[in-house]
Amino acid sequence: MASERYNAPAREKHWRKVWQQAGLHRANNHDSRPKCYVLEMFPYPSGRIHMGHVRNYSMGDVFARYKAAKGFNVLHPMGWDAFGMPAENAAMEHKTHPGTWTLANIATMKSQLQSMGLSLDWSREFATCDVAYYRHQQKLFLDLYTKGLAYRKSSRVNWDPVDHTVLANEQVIDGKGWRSGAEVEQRELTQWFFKITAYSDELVEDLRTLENWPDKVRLMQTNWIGRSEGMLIRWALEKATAPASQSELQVYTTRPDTLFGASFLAIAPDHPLAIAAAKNNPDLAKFCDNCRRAGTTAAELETAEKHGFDTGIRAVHPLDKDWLLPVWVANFVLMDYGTGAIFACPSGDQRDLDFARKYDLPVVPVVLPAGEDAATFAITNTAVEGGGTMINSRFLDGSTPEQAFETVADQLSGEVLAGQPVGQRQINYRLRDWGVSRQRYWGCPIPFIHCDDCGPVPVPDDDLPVVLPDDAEFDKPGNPLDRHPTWKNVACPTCAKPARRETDTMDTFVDSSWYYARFTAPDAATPIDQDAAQYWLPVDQYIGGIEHAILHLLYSRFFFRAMCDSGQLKTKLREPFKALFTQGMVTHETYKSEGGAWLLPTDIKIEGEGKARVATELKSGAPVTIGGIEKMSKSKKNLVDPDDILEHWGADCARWFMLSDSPPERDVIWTESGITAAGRFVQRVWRLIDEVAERAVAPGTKQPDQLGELAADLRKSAHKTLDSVATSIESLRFNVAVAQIYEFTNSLSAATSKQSQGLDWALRDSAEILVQSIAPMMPHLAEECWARLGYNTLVANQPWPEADPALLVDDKITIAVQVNGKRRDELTIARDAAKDEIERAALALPSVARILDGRQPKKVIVVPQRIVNVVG
RNA sequence: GCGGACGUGGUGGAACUGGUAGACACACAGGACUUAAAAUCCUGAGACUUAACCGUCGUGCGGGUUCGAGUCCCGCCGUCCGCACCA
Repeated sequence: MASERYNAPAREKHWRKVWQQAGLHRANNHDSRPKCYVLEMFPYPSGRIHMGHVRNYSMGDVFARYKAAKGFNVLHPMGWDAFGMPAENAAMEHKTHPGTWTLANIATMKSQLQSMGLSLDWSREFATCDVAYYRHQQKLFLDLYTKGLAYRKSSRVNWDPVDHTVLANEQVIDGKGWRSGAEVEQRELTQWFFKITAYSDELVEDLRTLENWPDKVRLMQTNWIGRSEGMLIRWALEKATAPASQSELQVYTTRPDTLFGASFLAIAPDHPLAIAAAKNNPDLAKFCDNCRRAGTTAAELETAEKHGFDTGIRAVHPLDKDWLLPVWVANFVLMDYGTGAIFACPSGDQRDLDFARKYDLPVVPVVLPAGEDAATFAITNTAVEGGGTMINSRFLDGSTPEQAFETVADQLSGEVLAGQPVGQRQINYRLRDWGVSRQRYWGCPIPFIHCDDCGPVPVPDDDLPVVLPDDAEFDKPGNPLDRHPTWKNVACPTCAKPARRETDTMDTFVDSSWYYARFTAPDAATPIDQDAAQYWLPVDQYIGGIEHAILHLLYSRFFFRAMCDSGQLKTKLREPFKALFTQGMVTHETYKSEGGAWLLPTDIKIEGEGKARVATELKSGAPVTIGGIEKMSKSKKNLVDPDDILEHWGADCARWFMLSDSPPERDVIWTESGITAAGRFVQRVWRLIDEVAERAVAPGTKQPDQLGELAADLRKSAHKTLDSVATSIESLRFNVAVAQIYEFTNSLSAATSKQSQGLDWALRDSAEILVQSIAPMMPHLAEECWARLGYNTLVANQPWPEADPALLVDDKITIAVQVNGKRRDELTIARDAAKDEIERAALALPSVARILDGRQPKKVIVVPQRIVNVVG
């Protein structure tokens, strides 16, 4: 008996070499097996992998390996989201080229990932900063431009004063830049945009087809796109009060039913009518100016109090020519949503009500909530935003708001103002076009040349790629491309006059919007190889963090459609990711020194249990405060280095722990005892297999005709495990699969000390099943065990064993027996026993008879194979 | 403010369409082996009551539906997440 401990790190190296030499994980684009494309979100090469990566990639790998065992041709690639700001910042700090920094990080992280034993096809690896990748992205950009899906416009943009770049709305969090954390300013710049709004409706509608996406993500995208159904209504302005150039005001509303509760109109400070009116009104001009200044940061906007200014302009109510309403400029009206103008019904909208109360404007209730009396009902300081019955609304009285909406919409659509319908139904979206220009060096250059005569000219295909210059200087803030004369100044491709290159580069979210497609044929001469894409897409299982629920996933869904519609991708598909899984974070306890500094877990020592746990600094012995459990982060130093874990415990142990206990979508707490337990299990499996290998029959031995009870039970439990582990992995419930394997290991372990007819055969059968069950999760250990069981094949090449259906059902089962709904006893009976037979057996139980105490049961409910409930 | 998710032992968590709550693991306690420790193996354990069996209570709180509720419905409380003047 080999009683040596299993030396995981050493053996793992060996098996990885064997796999690599066997070319085990290379995916073939031409294969008759059904395909399965498994993808985890590719990492940003920040320096070293962290535990979040370990968790993410462990999950994907289990799925990929399992699918391969199930007979699928699996594509499981890896690459690098390699453009972006940190490289440029590092270049500034350390005087290295961003590319040098990035490639060094990639080398480190690749070797780290390789030591995890992931079944990745490294032959398809690429980084988005490779010219071979981004040249195709430039082609895609030009195709989008040709299709009208990429365009330039001047717009007010979010400007990050620290990073000196423009940010998308999605990259502004609480008014601050998502990377720099600096207060974002508003600036007017000409920028490149992708027309994502052309797909607003489709992007929200098709979420319904994404049945294997988390509801949470679909809901977040729905809210982000923000579809609303309403009306455009045109209000005539009273001539005497309006600026000469303005005769009407168009508002967008979702509540035309509340028109009779209208109290005033409000327009944004940037609205053309406001600007026109301000020309002859210095006070108004000053007010608008103040609004703009106050509104420079989104954070201030959120807390800003409502302010207004009566322009003196009067508008005619569309349903009553004699009814004039004042037009106010209000700071809470947004120029870039709807028409930048609203009509206010204070009784039905809290914001309008707040405003009306402040400036003493009329408040007329028009919706009477259920249970209120029309005679006494009054609005105080809470608007009625729910349903009810229309009141004070003339011909709408008595109907529901929904009916009133229809009535008003129909009527206003039929009426005419200056030759146009007064109202029309309109669907609005919160989603805005995606600004992709970034004033940075380390990104994909936008392939355009600006000519004073010809305007922006696309770089001709033959001149692609536009390659980043290597000799840029990073010693000051701002865009190095903009101050690189030899790169920037070129001849216009159309007229040959001196012209300038576009110096903006693309948002890195463009890079990650199509990498999954490039993986299907990473060396193709065109961006996409149609055959490969046809074969592999969509991604069957995509796995990544919830933090990408909106940005990356929405952009990718858009870009996929844009590639289809611009002809680069010929497919009937509309969605790139068939199934999505968002895994939880890795968390850890935090530690603080007396001085308030965060401490690494490796710098402290913990003694005692539970509430008596006391931590001290290793070096000084100084007391340490044990803090809360939080997401692992550099700033709080509650980090565990994957390298340390892999070197000490091995990859299998780390993987197993990451998959145990916590449901994958929830956060997992990294604990010392957790990794220790996983390590214990690794050794236990090895000992157990070793023991079985000593005793069991030779590989390939035929099943004996007769199995003793114990042997038969063990075999049953093995096949049940096989079946349930498969189901758990299919549904990505790895923690459940782990528990099922633990349970089976306990049974197998117990059986080794027993005797039974055919047990030596059953032990081998069960041991092999155990090894194959753990293989997707602990692939190295499984190989070692497979070899120990006498095979010279690779378990990674073995098909997933088919569970024998006959073994999955028991002929005798145990069901609970309740009396008046309380469990009193249990009953073991033939699985197919008839109802009356079960009833008789249940009533015969002493415990049941005792409680009934001679009384006749009123009723007996028998659910075969489940339960008996005696009602007495 | 709006929208959503979640709440189960000391801890992480399990429980298929309502049908034996607490699988599995951690931590803990006792025992075996050992000079001792580590490692390993065995045993115990939701709470209360009891010598033990029995019994009672028990899935955040309060109601309800049902023969039967962790699971379904209504109302609260708490935690977390997303959006945030989107008309």
